[in-house]
Amino acid sequence: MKSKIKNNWQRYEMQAQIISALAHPIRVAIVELLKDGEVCVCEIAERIGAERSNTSRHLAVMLKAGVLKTRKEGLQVYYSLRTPCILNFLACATRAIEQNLKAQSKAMASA
Amino acid sequence: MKSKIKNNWQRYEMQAQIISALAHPIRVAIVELLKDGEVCVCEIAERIGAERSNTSRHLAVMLKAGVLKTRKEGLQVYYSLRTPCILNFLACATRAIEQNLKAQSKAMASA
DNA sequence: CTACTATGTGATTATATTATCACATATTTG
DNA sequence: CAAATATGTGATAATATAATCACATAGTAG
Repeated sequence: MKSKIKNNWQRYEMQAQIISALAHPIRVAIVELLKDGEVCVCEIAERIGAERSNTSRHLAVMLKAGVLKTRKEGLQVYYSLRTPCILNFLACATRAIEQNLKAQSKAMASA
Repeated sequence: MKSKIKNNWQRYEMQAQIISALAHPIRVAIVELLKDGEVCVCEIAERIGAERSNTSRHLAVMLKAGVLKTRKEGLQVYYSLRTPCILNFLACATRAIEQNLKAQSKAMASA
């Protein structure tokens, strides 16, 4: 086997696509909003405080990546998480943030 | 409390920044490369198959986000993971990919 | 059918990210 | 000091992403 990286390149691209689908504050907020179950677009937009068309686009990004799934009911479309472990993304990010803040305050103290 | 989202907006931004730091196939590959411990820049570049300057930039993105840390030794700089849970990002992304592929093949079968 | 509402999308513009080249910096070695 | 090597960075151009507006579509209700 010449290069493990080359062999796995397609997987890295797919992983990056999924991660990219979460790489926006609005999308992080949406995922957290959906942690307890499905919510329709108009309610997501309202609770996020974003325009509906913009909300719709962000949802489309995550839907396309496979992060979310939808259920139609009448006029409304309900979005929900498709893979529960996605919430771990956010938890880990929070842990990293805490470490950053701790390191920052330590740097401040020694300055 | 008027809006939970507004109160947490700064956190969403920080989380998105950390997630963004992993949202690139080269950076995914680097994180996986570092899962067993520190590696110097030139070896990362070689094993990834990317230019050194480009590798250096990608490392800088993750370093700035707090995802990686560095240790200098002589001419070389060794990079390593700063938060172990980051590997879960990749594992979860892989799980999502598997689900996507499964759904795709099911769609193919019914076509 | 008409009016209404929720959702999605094309076009556009603004902004951010990425790769590359040339070069700067820093450290080791002779 | 000079040469060699590892790393990092400014400038640039190519590309991708995001927000907004106007409008299209689809389902519901009267």
